[in-house]
Amino acid sequence: MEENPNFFERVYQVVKLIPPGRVTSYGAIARYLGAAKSARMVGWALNNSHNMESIPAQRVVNRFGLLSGKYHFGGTNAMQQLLEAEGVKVKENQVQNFNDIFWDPATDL
DNA sequence: CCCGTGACGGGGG
DNA sequence: CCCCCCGCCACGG
Repeated sequence: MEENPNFFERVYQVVKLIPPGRVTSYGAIARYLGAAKSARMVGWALNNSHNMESIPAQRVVNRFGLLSGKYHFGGTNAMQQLLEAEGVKVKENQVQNFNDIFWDPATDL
């Protein structure tokens, strides 16, 4: 595969492929892109994707299933509501059945 | 230019 | 909900 001349673009590409009702983690995406130690950059990439509505950033949470990026969605529970609208159960900022609905690009793609 | 911070994650004590 | 430090790298003060 190519290197990462366009890391951000790659992140967006993967995020777009996350099926509705499923979630993945920043680390899983970073690992899939060959930059396992740059999970933080994935978060930065999504932060930069504020304008692109076509990117379901709500489906990306941290390794514990916590909605660590909820405060980047304007409303108090905007991220949670988007997820619940897809059938993802969220309680106390945490995705329920996380292990069950987890989508790993490295294996599920 | 140095430094703290962040939508993270792994490893050590 | 153990606590702390490190690597990652972009950005703002």
